[in-house]
Amino acid sequence: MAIEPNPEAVILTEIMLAVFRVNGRLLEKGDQLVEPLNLTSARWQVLGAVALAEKPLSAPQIAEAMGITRQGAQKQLNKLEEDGFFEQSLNPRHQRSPLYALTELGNCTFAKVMTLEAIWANGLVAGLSLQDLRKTLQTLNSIYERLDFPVPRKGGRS
Amino acid sequence: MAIEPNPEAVILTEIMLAVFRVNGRLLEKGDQLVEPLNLTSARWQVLGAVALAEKPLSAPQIAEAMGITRQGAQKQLNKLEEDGFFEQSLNPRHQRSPLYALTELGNCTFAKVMTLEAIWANGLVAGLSLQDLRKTLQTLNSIYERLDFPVPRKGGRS
DNA sequence: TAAACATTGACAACTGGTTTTCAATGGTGG
DNA sequence: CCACCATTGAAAACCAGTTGTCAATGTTTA
Repeated sequence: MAIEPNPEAVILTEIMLAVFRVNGRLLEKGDQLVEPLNLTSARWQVLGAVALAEKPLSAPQIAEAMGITRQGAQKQLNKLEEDGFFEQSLNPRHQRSPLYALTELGNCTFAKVMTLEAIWANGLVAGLSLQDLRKTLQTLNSIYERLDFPVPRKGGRS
Repeated sequence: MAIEPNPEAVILTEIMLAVFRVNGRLLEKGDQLVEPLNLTSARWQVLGAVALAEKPLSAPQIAEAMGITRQGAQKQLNKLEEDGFFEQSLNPRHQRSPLYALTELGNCTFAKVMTLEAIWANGLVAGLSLQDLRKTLQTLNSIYERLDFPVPRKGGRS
């Protein structure tokens, strides 16, 4: 009657709980890290998406890069533009959908964030082995890929 | 001028991004998994907290067990009680703060969730090595502990 | 070219968290 | 006993995301 999870599944479940905890703490610490720059973790991520692309992007492109919905990205963009981190330019390919580029302030702020992040991460890894970290990254990526498969559904033969 | 992140810090940063991605996907899949039972990932977690305690808990106790604020837990509890998963009983230690216990429906539903989760996790780990999973769990826990330390702040000697 | 379809921004409502405030309870020290 | 302080539930405002709808704009195709 009762399904017996095999040993690997038990550890996997513990990993899931650990991911939840680490995720929460990362957002919390990330907010603290960039708070002096008038940013949050969410706003930081938007800056990063455009900085990484190294060219202006439209709102839907930014959403895609971030893995969130276009409406979610738009909300942040509107606020970030208000605060002077982004400026719009005309999109030759779509009149109603402007491109967003980092302003001087945006670029300068993101550079500061990268420095802060590097200092923070350097302090955080003290004593962790490169090999363990590589293995962990590999395993997490592997789990992520497996999560692509649909969840088993009652009678789900499709 | 530019801070150079050491190789460990680079991998750690990639692990952070992986944690964000896995976290998002886990919530998504968790929602799908328990949706037929009129639950969500968040509601599932509340059931789990009380089921694990094996005795009725007050709202603040549940919040503490879940690592969220008491107001956040209360919101879920109110809905879960409405839906028949929990019932209140008088708290001898506090007249205004009832204890929440799983109802028959609550217990039965949580048992089903555990079965679904076991099947899902069993399918998910196929081909992953127990040793790698253990190492990953260990590393994540280690990172979590290090995240306890406050973020480095400009001039933060306190 | 015109009709059909897809993309887009704005807006509203929702989920699941947070913080803040307030009044009611509970405990403790004088 | 009572004044003070901590805990608690309720409510409101907020953050960060979601879904859904609508009208405007692009694109494709018949």
